[in-house]
Amino acid sequence: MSTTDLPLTLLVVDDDPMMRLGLTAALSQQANFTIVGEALDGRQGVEQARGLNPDVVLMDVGMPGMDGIAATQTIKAQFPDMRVVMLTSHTDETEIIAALSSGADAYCIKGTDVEALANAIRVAASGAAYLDPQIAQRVMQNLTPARPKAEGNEGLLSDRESEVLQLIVEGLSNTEIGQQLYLSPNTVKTYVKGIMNKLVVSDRVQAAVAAVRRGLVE
Amino acid sequence: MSTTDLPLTLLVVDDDPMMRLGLTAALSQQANFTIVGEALDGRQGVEQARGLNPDVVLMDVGMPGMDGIAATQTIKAQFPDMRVVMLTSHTDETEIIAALSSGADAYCIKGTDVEALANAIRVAASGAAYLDPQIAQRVMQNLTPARPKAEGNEGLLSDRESEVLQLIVEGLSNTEIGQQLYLSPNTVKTYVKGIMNKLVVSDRVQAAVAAVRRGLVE
DNA sequence: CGTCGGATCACCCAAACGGGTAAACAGGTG
DNA sequence: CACCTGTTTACCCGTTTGGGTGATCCGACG
Repeated sequence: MSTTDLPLTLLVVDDDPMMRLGLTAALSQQANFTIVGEALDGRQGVEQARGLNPDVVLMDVGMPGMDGIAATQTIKAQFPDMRVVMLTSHTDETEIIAALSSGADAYCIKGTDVEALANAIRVAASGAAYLDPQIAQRVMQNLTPARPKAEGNEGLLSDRESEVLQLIVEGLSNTEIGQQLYLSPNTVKTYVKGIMNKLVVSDRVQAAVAAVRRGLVE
Repeated sequence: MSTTDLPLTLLVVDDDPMMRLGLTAALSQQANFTIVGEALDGRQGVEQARGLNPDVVLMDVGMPGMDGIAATQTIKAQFPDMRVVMLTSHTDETEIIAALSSGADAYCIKGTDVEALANAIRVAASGAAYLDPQIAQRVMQNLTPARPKAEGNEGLLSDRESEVLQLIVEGLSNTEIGQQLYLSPNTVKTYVKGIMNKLVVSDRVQAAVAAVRRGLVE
């Protein structure tokens, strides 16, 4: 029906084997999703997310060990472009808030029909947010205004430097950045030096921290 | 392709004739939506909503007379089951908050592709909430006043590891951390390894970024 | 009482990093 | 035209990092 019906790769993270079975069965059949992996807890989820680089992660909230909230935070911190659809059977408000502010892109109640879930996955994949009908109202009213958006940074770094900084924040090495940007590692090193100079820091860790804190990167 | 592709009746409320034309043309053709009416401002919008009882109202924010926010409040107060998709060209945060807390079910930026809008309409019609990619992140992070320290974080790192992580974020080298904490550099290295394991990252830059993003450090 | 996690240290080694220095070329500005 | 900024590459060299593997000590938990 839509141009959003691209083949999406999914990672299913849930400790319940039944649930995993149901999800994979329903989704791999219901629409052109490809389940590329399954994990039993948050930690495995993060590892597999790194290895498999799925478009969307279906994340259960309640799991032994690292739970879905923590796993989502970790994933979002490392791979901001990866989408996370949170799945739960509870409608507890604090849990919902925690889940969404952990970076989840969608929040679905288990037991709703597969179609709605598929929809949520597609919406999340497009970068938009989806909230299950049962909780949408409550969350919306929980919105609080507003927070300052500090700027004045633009013009500090050149375009190229900003790109490099972004990749530093994502944890890439100079060599990897070079590959990503089709540059020689030497060139990348030059940019890194320039960035550190302009940011008045002395290593890439401080540069990354400054970038995140000052909102220089997404 | 999906069961959400039911024939939906739409009411378009926008003061810009061009915009109305574009919306009706795009939507009536793009999928099985039926535009049952058009209105030029909030007041007309409310009247027509009453008369036509559409499934979904596409509501512009900025309009002369009664604006989209006020109209949405009125509509939602009178017809709680009617869905409202807010349309605007601004990404101003206060406006977004105002729109959503007025009861809108979806918030779209004008200029995004028609497919995304159609998606938003379907999502809204199902009772769920939809937020445009451009604003989803910001709104989500506005959900919590404070305290995302759900159980995933505490207990994850030991006290000592947290101290080391703090200093990593501050940009210290292992040797410097050792001096700060009266530890052998070797010991520090051991902690760093432990931290990276628990955070499921592979270098100190990612550890620092994860720490900042997840609020593990001040 | 054994075992397990935390805290503490050690060594090796390949890879990555950061400082210094240098140079080429494009584009825009005075 | 001379000048400057941004982009691109190169080399050297000492320091740092991170992975692997190991050890000791202690308190807690069963």
